[in-house]
Amino acid sequence: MPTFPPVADQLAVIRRGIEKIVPEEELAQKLEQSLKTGTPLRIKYGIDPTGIDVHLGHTVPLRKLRQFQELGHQAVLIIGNYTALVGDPSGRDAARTKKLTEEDVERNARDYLEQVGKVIDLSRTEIHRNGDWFARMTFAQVLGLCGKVTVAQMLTRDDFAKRYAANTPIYLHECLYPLMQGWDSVEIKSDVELGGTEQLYSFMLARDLQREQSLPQQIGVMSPILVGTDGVRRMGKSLGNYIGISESPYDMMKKFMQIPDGVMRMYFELLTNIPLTDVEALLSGHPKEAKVRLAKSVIAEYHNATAADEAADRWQREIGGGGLPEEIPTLTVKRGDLKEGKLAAAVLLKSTGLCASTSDARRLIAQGGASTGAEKTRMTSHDQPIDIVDGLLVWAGKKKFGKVELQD
RNA sequence: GGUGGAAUACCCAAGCGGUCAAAGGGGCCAGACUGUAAAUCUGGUGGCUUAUGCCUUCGAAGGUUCGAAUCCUUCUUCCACCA
Repeated sequence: MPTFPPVADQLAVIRRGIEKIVPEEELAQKLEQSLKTGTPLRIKYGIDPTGIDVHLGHTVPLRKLRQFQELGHQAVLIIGNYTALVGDPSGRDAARTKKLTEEDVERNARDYLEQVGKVIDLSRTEIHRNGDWFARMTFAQVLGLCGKVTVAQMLTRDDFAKRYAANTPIYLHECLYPLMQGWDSVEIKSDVELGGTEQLYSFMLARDLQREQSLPQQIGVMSPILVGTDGVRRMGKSLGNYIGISESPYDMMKKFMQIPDGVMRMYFELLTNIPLTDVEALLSGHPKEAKVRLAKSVIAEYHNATAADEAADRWQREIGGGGLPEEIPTLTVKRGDLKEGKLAAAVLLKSTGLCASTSDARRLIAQGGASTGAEKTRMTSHDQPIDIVDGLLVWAGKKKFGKVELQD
């Protein structure tokens, strides 16, 4: 018979970084019950295999799932291969237009599992595809399911209400989405479902369906939305403000060091296991040190502690300390383009691709952003002749640079 | 179906016959400052291999004019009101 930590200890772990638990009081009861009977709780987390490059935003509920695993509970992952055909309407102001084929979905699912294996222990995770039950449903059963919800209830959802008011289309199949998600909970008999706060409606619907089937009702454990590296909008690939869990330690390091100070508390809370009292201590110290600690902790989780230390050291050396980077992109220059071994400054920047156009290069030079050599000698005018030799460093601003390689 | 309105650079948005490569804001880029964070300040944000010069841009195509983002015609798309 499995053993579990005391309920109070479990609650402390579970509550960390969680915005809302509904209904709050039932969670302790469930935990008591599980402790008493030695039965693990079934913790559900569902995803749509829509081709996700997993980033830190996605890891927030996933980390919670792992914490449940570590407490001894049963993780149940639902691959929404059927719901993916619908598209989650949550938080959207328009229906999805792209339709996925079943092959897409299957490939995405495999790809996704490979990535989440870095966060949760897949060997101790039940994995279901909701097509397993939806594909077998008859139309009569679907109708029965539809009979559980009224249009008025559906319209209490914020996203649908907004669309309805704005006269933008709401398709019938989108209305089915939360029902399907809720039915998943019935099928796998979940005790707890994890997700973002925007899932509240679906989570509650799942409870209704479970009660209908005389099953124990699940509890929704909802995480806040992780803000992106810009510190403003939610982390998302299309917004370009994300840190992917498959990125190299150094790339992650660079991104972490550029986040606004204000988001550190949230990142510490949601992305690390560092005790919150320690977090407060770190935040009251030098922000840069706190940021390094944060970055190392997260990088170590997806790579390892040594790699994290190396990335931090390298960052300090190359960027924090202003040293030369170890990886320098190559800039190709054709020997035939040279005039007496020289090239006009603007031409050099344009032809090496450091600047998008000659005009762009001229602007950069005029503003003192272009320089050459390890000591960064500024280019003074766009037609200044530059001696071109193999290995010459060329800078276009602080972040863009390269090393010349002469070619015949 | 009817009547009005709108389409401007990455986004929002001025301009309504010449001084418009096109105000302002956001975003982005660069410089200063700094912890390559934020904030702040400054400059920039069509293109052209050498530029107080040339070329292309204001939904699309034509037209009027010495001259059009600005006026006219047609077309396309979006919005509002009416039925």
